[in-house]
Amino acid sequence: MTAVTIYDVAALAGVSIKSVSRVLNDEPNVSQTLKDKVQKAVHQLGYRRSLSARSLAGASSYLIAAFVDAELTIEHWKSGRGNDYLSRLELGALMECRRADYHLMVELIDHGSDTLERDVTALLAALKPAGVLLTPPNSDHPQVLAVLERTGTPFARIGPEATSARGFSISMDERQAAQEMTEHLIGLGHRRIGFISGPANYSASRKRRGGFEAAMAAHDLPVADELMVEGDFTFESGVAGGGRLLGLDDRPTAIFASNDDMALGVLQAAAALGLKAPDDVSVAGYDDTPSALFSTPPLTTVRQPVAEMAARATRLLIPALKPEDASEASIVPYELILRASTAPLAA
Amino acid sequence: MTAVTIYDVAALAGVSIKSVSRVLNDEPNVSQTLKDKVQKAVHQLGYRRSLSARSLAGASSYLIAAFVDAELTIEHWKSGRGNDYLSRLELGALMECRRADYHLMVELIDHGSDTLERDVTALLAALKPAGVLLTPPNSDHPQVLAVLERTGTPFARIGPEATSARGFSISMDERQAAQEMTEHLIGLGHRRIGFISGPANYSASRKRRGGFEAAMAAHDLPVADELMVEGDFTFESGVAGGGRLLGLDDRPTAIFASNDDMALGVLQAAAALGLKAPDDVSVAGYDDTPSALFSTPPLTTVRQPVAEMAARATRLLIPALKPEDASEASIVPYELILRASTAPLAA
DNA sequence: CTGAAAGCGCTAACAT
DNA sequence: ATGTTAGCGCTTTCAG
Repeated sequence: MTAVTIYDVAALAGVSIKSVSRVLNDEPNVSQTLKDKVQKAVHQLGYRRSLSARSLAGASSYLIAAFVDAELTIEHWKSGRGNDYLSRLELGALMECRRADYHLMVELIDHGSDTLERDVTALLAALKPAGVLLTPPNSDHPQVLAVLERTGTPFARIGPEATSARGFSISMDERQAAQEMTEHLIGLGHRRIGFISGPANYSASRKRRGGFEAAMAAHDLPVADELMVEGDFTFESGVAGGGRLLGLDDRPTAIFASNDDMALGVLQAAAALGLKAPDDVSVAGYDDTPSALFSTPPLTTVRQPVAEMAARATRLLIPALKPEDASEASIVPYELILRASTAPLAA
Repeated sequence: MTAVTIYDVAALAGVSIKSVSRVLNDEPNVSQTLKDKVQKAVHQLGYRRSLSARSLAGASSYLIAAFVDAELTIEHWKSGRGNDYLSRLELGALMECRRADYHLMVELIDHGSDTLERDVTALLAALKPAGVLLTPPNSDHPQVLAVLERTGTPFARIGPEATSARGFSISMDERQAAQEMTEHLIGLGHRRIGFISGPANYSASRKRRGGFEAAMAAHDLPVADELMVEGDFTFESGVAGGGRLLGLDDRPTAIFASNDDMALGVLQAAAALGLKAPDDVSVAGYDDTPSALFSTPPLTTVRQPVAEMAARATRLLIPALKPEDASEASIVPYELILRASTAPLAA
């Protein structure tokens, strides 16, 4: 089966290939008659332009490349688990690519490479993507950003630390979400609230912690040192941190963990100590991972609209989808998901 | 920044472009001197071949397309959750593509389309992928398979219902895994075991159920009708099914659910009835989703090596990676993951 | 408004 | 063992 080309369409329609190209690209100055003839032929032949020919000849490659961290990916691969964040991100990107007849390519970026700049440059040369979707931690990688800027490749950064660099940035207000979650806990009557932060070198950790402290301060609630513990975003660190907080003589009546995996760990630590959530301790997380829905009790958490962020980023990268009022940096709304792990303070 | 082409490399090395091409493609009859000169120039320029030019001129596109079900994807997108299965699958494919300098493209296939055959044909015409990775339920879609065969596109089916069609098939022995899990339960002393199956129209459901029944029969254990309930793979159906089984006058001492989400539901149903797992009832699942690790108690389950299956499939599709002994159908080993939700029958 | 010709950066036949 | 010459299927000039 030899593929149908633009020549076949032109021949069937009885016009030149340029005319076919014009119709296909919605170029101006095309008569309705021509349009009809061409469209009929295209339909009849089931013709579709070749991606590679289009990319080679034209300016755009109709390709969106998602840059994903190789190290993280390999870690997931080894653990035999998927990456929920990435998966959601991809769904969002995919939905938009489809609308505009673009294609999504996933590329692993190895930050450990000592030839990173060259690697990325070469990759861009090989792919010539119409746009690049940067996922954390690529969103903040100076060398990757530098190459992107140097080559003039449009890019969108998902959840970047800061929105200083060029390119688009799409993020949510991490700090405010944490603050709001803390307010929720305070609103339930909790005064003594424990906080488990993520590793300090993650910007998200710092932002979430800042939100917690701001809310406590706003209500004149002291934050004792013993109530602040640092985890590393893993379930195990949540178990450890939760155990420590709940082992306190004057234990907190609520614990806010900086992500769901740790909150789930807190839940387990509580169970191990014979404490019931939310009766004995309210527990809140952050991320809304699938597991948060299935824990006992289901976890109150913050939902980060990853798919929506990716969709928006993709729209910004595809000229045909780009909104008129496209601004460099956009903040998408998050959502507090209140489930059974948090409850009013027992009298 | 204008991209560096094969001409630049040839000029710098003082050879013809064909020689550069030869070296790059590892073609025979190339002197070491030439090789060195070219490689030096390539390195110096940071040259990388253009994907589109290569695809257009050559036979292969160096592209692996993963066909993903659009409907399922949209469902996930709406629910705001990722797809663990797909995510793991992608990781595996990505790791192999990277080794061979291939690229992974993700394509949504809309089974609902009444022009499905044309859509797929056109997509293949546009992409000319070197190989297609079929994920369930695409793995068994007759029309998709037909187009693939008609166009002569190499393809690999992940977890297909049957391995009759052409192309490669990579799967695990669902039936045997279920049988083995049942044996595990029986080995723990359980005799009265409840089973929650998936929807009958899924081949995996039937296979898992078959394995359960085989194990019970092998041990001369009767399977009462009241102990078999049908779910639909959702958490809610697990809650319902678990509630029904545990509400029985003579309730089972163990329950085997056909997937983790349902097993998690059983866990919740048990908790709601004041029953503790595994003391009062052992619970086993299937899939090893991330949530299985975080439930209380952590879930005993079957791990399906999705990433490994995808990696193998990808290797079969990439000539340079294809093993000598490549057989049409391969079965990858699964693993029983024994965690705290199953325990010996209390005396 | 439409068409002819010239590439895009490669690989594939053919030389030599 | 190396070089020359055509295309691959499109988009872009540039003409008419």
